[in-house]
Amino acid sequence: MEEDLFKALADPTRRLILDELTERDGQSLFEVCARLATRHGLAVSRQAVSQHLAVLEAAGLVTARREGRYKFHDLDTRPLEHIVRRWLTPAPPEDTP
Amino acid sequence: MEEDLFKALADPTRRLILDELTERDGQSLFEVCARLATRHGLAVSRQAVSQHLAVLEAAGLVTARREGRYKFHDLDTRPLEHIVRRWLTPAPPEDTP
DNA sequence: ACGATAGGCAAGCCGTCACTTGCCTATCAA
DNA sequence: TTGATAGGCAAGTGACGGCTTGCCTATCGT
Repeated sequence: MEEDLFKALADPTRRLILDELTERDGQSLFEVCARLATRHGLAVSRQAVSQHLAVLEAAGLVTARREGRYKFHDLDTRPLEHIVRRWLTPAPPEDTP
Repeated sequence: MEEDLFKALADPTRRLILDELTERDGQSLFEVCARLATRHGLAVSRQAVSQHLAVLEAAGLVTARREGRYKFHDLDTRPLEHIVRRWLTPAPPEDTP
């Protein structure tokens, strides 16, 4: 699980998606696509973004809720706090698989 | 540069190295190897650890100083604070002062 | 019912990454 | 000086990750 977190953060496009969700929660897949294109000049396909969102979801950084034919994505920054506790505070290290 | 930071954190062995340096700063390459083996049961070759340390150094997470034939590695967690400020600081409304 | 919209699934391609292998330099101890 | 120690460099390999391609299901508007 913690492994998924760092893998998720390793891709620059995924980090931009986190930025977009930080600014506006509850975006759909196409909204994320559009904002990546217009605000960052990224030509990312729908499938690519879909897979990125799946990775972010597996990492616990994004929660998704279905409403009709739409799927809205919300940001959850709580997993990031694990990073802080691991190295930024005088705390015992955690284990990674 | 920020790209290097996330790449460096993406590998579990490198995160363990950070853990070891958190516990004891100024370790040499062979010391890191030994501690990874004895404390985490990892059979990592010297060259592998050497490359990991180079990646951590490129990310700014580790600074190295040469003394004779030894090279000691020190941890620098400051780049990590940069990560946290990106998504964690515009935090959800919390009443705790 | 029909077409359009929103999204999912799976195979394949290609680049990157972690690791090995082999050989090299530099420092210290005898 | 010789041998042992500490580390570096570079090419090659295997696996994984990001992206595409093609086709699929589900929901909504008309």
